[in-house]
Amino acid sequence: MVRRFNRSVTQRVGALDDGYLSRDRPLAQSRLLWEIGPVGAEVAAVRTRLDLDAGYLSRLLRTLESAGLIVVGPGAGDGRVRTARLTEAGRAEWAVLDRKSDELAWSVLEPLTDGQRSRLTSAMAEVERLLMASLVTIEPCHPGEPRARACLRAYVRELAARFDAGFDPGGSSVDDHELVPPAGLFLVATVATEPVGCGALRLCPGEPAEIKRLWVSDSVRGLGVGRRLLGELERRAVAAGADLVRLDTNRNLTEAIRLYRNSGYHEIPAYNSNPYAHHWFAKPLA
Amino acid sequence: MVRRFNRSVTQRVGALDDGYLSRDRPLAQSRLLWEIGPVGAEVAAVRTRLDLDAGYLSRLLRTLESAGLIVVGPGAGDGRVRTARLTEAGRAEWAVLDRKSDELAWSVLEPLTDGQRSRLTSAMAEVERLLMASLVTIEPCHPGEPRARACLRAYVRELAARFDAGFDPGGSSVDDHELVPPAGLFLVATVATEPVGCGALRLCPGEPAEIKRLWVSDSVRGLGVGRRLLGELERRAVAAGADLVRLDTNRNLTEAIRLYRNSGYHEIPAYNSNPYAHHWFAKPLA
DNA sequence: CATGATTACTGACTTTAGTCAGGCATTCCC
DNA sequence: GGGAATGCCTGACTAAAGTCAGTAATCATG
Repeated sequence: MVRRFNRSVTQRVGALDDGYLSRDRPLAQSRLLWEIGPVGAEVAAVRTRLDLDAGYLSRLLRTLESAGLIVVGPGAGDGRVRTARLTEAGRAEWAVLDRKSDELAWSVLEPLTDGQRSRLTSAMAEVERLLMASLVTIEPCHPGEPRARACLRAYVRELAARFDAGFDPGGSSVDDHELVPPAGLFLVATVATEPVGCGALRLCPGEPAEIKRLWVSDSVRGLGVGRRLLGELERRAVAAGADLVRLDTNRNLTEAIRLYRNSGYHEIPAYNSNPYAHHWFAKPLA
Repeated sequence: MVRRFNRSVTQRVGALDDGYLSRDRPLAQSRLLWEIGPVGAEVAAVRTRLDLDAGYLSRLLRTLESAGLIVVGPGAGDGRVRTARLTEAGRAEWAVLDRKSDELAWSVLEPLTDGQRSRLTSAMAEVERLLMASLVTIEPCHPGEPRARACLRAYVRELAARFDAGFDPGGSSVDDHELVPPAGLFLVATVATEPVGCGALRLCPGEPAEIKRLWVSDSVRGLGVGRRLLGELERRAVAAGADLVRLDTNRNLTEAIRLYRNSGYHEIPAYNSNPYAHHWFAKPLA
């Protein structure tokens, strides 16, 4: 079924989409214009999203700029990063693309009955969610890397928002930079270069391994990413010789607590004095 | 939802697919090799399926031929159309592509749980079916055109297979070539150049319009194509001034009979002496 | 059997996409 | 404050994709 789907849907609809998006301008330019959007975008962000060569992208930007569709100026913060914004003409062009995209969507739905339409859209949503889930890759990464930093920032932000008394990362028991082998490790989950989750492991010879910094982005919640991260951390803990893994957590993180219980963790007495922790869990490793 | 789907699924998976399919050969060549397949294919058929320029295709064929992957020889029937066949090496290459395609499919399913997998494949099947339904276009066409001939051949073949006593098209009450305005009209339903259904209307001033030659291919049955053809025929009958439309049918064509009943047709006495007809229906037009 | 349509092919092109190396300015990190 | 890293840019390429006009062979048709 997957193959059939790739062949028929992906190619047919993809071609249709490209045809609509193109029109009188090379496809790459239209895609770039579209990606910049009415609110503008940083060049670096666009580059990773579209996965373009830096030189190629620069040239495309120059073309659009000389066509009077965009202006590329200095960014707000980092002076190296430049931001592209649509001009008046660019906004008009963007609106045309937007309308065409709507027309394409409508042309797909138009011939169908109401029942078929609702079945199609819900099936599309399902495919999109599950495909997103399957595109999530989990791999080790240095905690200093940008991807890791992005995850950790999001992690701290989320804890600060959800803990009853906020969260001060300063008092943390572990410095992120310690989470490298052999003292520990850091895993990041990404979907197409965008980080969507992370998890860390602290290893002390002779002591149980400890799981820290488990976080999953809203955008992929409910797709089993947390479970996969947890499983991968356990596997690596076993590989490092640990026979027990433990962790602490806050009572407000109910999904996490449910995940731990469903994954074979049982509650244990406090093994540390983390002021934000209300529950301590452990799981013996085979 | 449709737009979101186009953007995320179509582009992401499409790119993945192309990446796998390519490898060490230009994408167009791989696609062509794949399209020819182990059973071979007529050049003309490939050309319409991939929608390639004749010159470009010819060049691609020459490249594959000089790489020893295919041989292009004369076709069986028409001496103008040539057929491409894979050589031994070509078959091996094709098998590699086939395996890669399998790997891609597996890489999509692999990270998912069993439940997610089955949900994904059924959602994909649903999307594919409904998208196919929405890609069906219905338009008038001269009965002499190749698309129309293909439909009529399939129509006759199907009647011959399903009628109790077979079917002899020779005794037909209406010559196909009469089905052009103003005496009648012929509609063909196509999905991406492939004809998948047809229907005809006979118009006599002062008499009821008559529906004939309604046929829908197996490949799109159950997607509402028959209903759309019927509706379009009725609309055109109204436009031509008819206030009643009627038709005859064979008792073995149960789906058709069900369609007529569900579409507001009621059974009437025989209005002709078609030896293959068991039921006669009519519907007043608004 | 002449005529026009269809099919495939060739040669001469253009455009698009993409790569690579080197350079300059800015920022990060001890 | 001095590398090292990062982000963007330019110039010089290459390969792939696609277009167009003209030609030869074959077929359908009156």
